[in-house]
Amino acid sequence: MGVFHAGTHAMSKTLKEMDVLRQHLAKHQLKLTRQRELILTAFLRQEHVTAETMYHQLAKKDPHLGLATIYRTLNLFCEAGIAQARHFGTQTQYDNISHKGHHDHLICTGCGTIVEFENCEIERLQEEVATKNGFVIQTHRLELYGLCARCRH
Amino acid sequence: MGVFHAGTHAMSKTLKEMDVLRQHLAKHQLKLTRQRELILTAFLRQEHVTAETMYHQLAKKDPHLGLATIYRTLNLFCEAGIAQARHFGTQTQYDNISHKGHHDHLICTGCGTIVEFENCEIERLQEEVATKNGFVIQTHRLELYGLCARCRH
DNA sequence: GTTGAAATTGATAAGCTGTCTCAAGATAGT
DNA sequence: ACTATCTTGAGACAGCTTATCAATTTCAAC
Repeated sequence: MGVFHAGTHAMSKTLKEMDVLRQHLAKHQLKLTRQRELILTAFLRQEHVTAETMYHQLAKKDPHLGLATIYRTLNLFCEAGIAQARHFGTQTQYDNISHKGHHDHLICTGCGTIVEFENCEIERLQEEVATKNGFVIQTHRLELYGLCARCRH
Repeated sequence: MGVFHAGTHAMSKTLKEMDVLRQHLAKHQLKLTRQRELILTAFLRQEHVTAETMYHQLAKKDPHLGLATIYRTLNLFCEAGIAQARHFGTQTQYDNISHKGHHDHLICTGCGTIVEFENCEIERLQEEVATKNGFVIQTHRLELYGLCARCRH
């Protein structure tokens, strides 16, 4: 297997996250496996997924990929700062953190529909609140729960 | 058992919610039972509970009250608009909607300190976003993660 | 107050997510 | 290539919530 120096060109946009993962693995004496690469590539294509949906998606590419591996890997991504877990209903959604600016969610408690939004004004006010309290924000989570038009009948 | 006409005086502050429940029951051909009254009274005393905690709390008053009944009743409260379910970790928290406190948090990723805050302007913008998307907000969660003054050195 | 159809309860079985176990296999430093 | 170590896959397992069903309670109509 040839080893090319990364960071030149022709690398997909997954490069950044792949490097983040590689660094996290190195720091914790973990290994880069075929499964972890496969799952990361598929994960980065989406805004948010459940372990179950990834399991079905990836069954085509690797029928022997186990559900436990998906869970383990998605949790690994959370520790590496690539993903963020969010509990909705009875399931856990894993959000792709790199999709910044579409970080906020409007969630229907009736049907589970998730609408993504961004609002600069809210972000600005968040900064204001943080500064006022001596904080510097690294990330945030804003979820609005309510009923969508259809679920209100 | 004497039957007194309600709604005069000396009723606790649970009156309002009890009426909400009564109306909901009437509208859906459900019945007001001893258990439902008991659970509502205990529920209203608290900000948020899990089914399990209520089960233990109420075991003293009614050792035969079943866990399934607690779950059924708390879900009933949600349908009646008295409670709201929120999934945290692996458990479901049932929030007392009448305790509409502002639950926004500023969390230090360094030392874990949690600062609570409220900001009317943010709330207003949240409503705006929701309305624009056809939603009616029931509740929300806003968490800002960052470093507090001390942890930045 | 009795009566009776319909709803509710309690105990437990079953279901659903997510984690743990462990033998077999893959990875990476030497 | 060798070997210590990590990872995987399959299923067992655990925690939380819902479904089942016979026995009981409610409540509206007598």
